[in-house]
Amino acid sequence: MMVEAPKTESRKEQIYRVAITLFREKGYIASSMRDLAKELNIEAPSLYSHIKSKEEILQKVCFEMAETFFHGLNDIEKRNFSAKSRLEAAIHSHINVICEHKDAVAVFLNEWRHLSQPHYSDFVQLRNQYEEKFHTYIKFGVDKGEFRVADVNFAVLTILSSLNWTYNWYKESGKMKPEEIASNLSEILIKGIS
Amino acid sequence: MMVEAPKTESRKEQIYRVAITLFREKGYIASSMRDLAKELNIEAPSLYSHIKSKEEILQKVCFEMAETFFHGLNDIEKRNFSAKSRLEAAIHSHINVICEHKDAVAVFLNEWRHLSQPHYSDFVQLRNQYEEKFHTYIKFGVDKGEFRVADVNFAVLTILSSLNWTYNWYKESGKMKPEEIASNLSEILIKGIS
DNA sequence: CCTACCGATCGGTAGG
DNA sequence: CCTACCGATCGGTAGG
Repeated sequence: MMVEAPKTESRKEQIYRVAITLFREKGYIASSMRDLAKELNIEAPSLYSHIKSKEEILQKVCFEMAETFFHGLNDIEKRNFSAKSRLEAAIHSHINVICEHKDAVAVFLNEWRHLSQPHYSDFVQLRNQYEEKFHTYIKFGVDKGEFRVADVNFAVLTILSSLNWTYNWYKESGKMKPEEIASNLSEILIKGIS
Repeated sequence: MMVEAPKTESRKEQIYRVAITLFREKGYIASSMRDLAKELNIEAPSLYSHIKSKEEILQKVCFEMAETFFHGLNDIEKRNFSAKSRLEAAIHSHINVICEHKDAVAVFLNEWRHLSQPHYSDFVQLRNQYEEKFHTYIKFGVDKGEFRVADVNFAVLTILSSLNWTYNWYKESGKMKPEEIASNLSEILIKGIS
């Protein structure tokens, strides 16, 4: 597994970083604490002097990523954009978060269902709130006459699903940078391919 | 778990049907053969007189769904459509498969990575071939001047990701039928939301 | 279709 | 950070 190691990194941070790459590759359930320990060249029980449980790692990833996605939208809502510019800015923010945290986003998107209660319900609520933000952006444009959609909810799901797929193929080393990805997505979703 | 049972159904078919709903709800790895047996009111070892292994179920689901998706495109390629009509027909076919096989599609989309070799590689190959079909539809439209896209591959990924998300929220009992879903998706992807 | 059971592996603790 | 170990659970087999 290829994981670059920052210079000053606590053992705890190292555990989280390696766990994220492991969960992304094998899935949360299929990743064992012994797998994780092996990657770190320690024994499994030693992990527990740094973390409380396997699920604690998943919780941290899911909720920190949720916060990061929300944070990206903060500035946008303060400004007086056109509906189109506002949506474009939101798309750029969303894509930047995905590209900067590829593996964590993969875990965030695919493994949240393994959270136990009440974390599961808390997470679903956050996710719905994030979708609602995009809902208001689209609704704003529809009310202003900038957008035309058959169903606002439907448009939101279509937009977010195509944005979220980016984590699957984005490569830091690839020729397409986050800016260009976001621009291309905005173009297709706003103007269409025709 | 709510699963309607067809009148004439072999034990084997029943096992597959219930397994699909189980894998969809809990994930393949987190679903145990004891869970599956319990749903069927038998003991776990009894399953093995009908199936060879847990993975055999996953393999059947993944490859049969792949075949179903391909089959839907067969008619389309024989006709002399405009690029736009051809893409619309492909979208309708894809959405129909998703809506008719919701749970199996969920397993197909999310659990294929747990296939062992050589099935894993075979599956990835099929998936790439299916993407290539959409690639030719888009390329056809670009060459004819019907479509304008910055990057054909990129457009294909955007389209398929938004189509595939449908399995997550579609309900047979909902007001939006497959036909309407496909039409709305076509509209957004071809004309955009503006 | 069952009971009885296999070796392997799981997340995690005790105690140092 | 380790060794030693826990009870629970895993997919699957033997034998009927």
